Amino acid sequence: MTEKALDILQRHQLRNTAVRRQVLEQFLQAGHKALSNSDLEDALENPDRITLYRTLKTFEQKGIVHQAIDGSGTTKYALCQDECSEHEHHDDHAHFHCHDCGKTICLEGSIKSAVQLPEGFQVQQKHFVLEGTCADCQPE
Amino acid sequence: MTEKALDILQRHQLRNTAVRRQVLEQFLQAGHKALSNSDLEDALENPDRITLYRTLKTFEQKGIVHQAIDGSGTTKYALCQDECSEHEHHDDHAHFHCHDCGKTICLEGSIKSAVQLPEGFQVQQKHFVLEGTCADCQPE
DNA sequence: GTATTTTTGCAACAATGTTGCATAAATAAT
DNA sequence: ATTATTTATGCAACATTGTTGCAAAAATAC
Ligand SMILES: [Mn+2]
Ligand SMILES: [Mn+2]
Ligand SMILES: [Zn+2]
Ligand SMILES: [Zn+2]
Repeated sequence: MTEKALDILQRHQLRNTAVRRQVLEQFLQAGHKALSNSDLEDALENPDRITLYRTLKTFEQKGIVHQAIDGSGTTKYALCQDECSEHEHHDDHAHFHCHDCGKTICLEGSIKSAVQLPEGFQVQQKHFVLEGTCADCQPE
Repeated sequence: MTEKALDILQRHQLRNTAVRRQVLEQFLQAGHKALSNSDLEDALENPDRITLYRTLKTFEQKGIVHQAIDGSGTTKYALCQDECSEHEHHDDHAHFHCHDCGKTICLEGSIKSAVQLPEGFQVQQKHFVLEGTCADCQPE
């Protein structure tokens, strides 16, 4: 299982360190679930929040994870699909945010929506957030 | 011009105070532009950030303003269209966020997008954010 | 004008984001 | 395998934002 983490580090030319391996493990385990800095602090043994912060920044930059915009105020990240690379993110999918448990997950499929934009505006990226109650938090 | 602000306060049964009037003026002036707490701190004469914070919360709750989710990390608010009321927001429009100047504006038209949701998930609200460069920040 | 209700301003604290810097660790060179 | 070089880590320090409690001030009701 650490194998996959190691592979990712190598492919992105990142040094193989304990923190990075552990963080990657968490993301691999999380699947479509997005993780915040504080999530990682809870999950790891002796975490340093600044190191985690920088690790996430690095991973984002390398195209390993992407920010999952969910309107929650705190930054969350989720594993990118394979196609992403440095300066080339391809994460045009929607995110679901459960305002009950706070969980945020990546949804399948890409966003397609026609919104009329004022003259002279240039769109670079789109974020689509669905907010509501996840399956686990459904009443009865 | 203060007339409109006063009218809004009355219609929502809010006490007519200096801070509230000033904040409303700012929003009326801002039009489609969303304002952060700190924007208001800059704009007003002797602002207290906690009072502004609570004022915004109150306005939001009353359906006077709505949060403009833009992934910027800080909370921004914009004037609701008339139809909104307490516990009944109808702000299903997209927002544009300029990552150059940081400005966020409300876009016309409502969001329509079909994303496939996993079994058991219930959507309550949708946020659509377009990120890029606004007209003012366009090169040459 | 006085009583009552609400708002304001301040203190205080928590959480998150962010940078600088010395030390430790990882990789490259010998 | 040792040493040199490069990079990552951990800690201090600080900024910003969000959030609550509480007494004084202001707005409305009586
Ligand atoms: Mn995602
Ligand atoms: Mn809006
Ligand atoms: Zn949930
Ligand atoms: Zn701009």
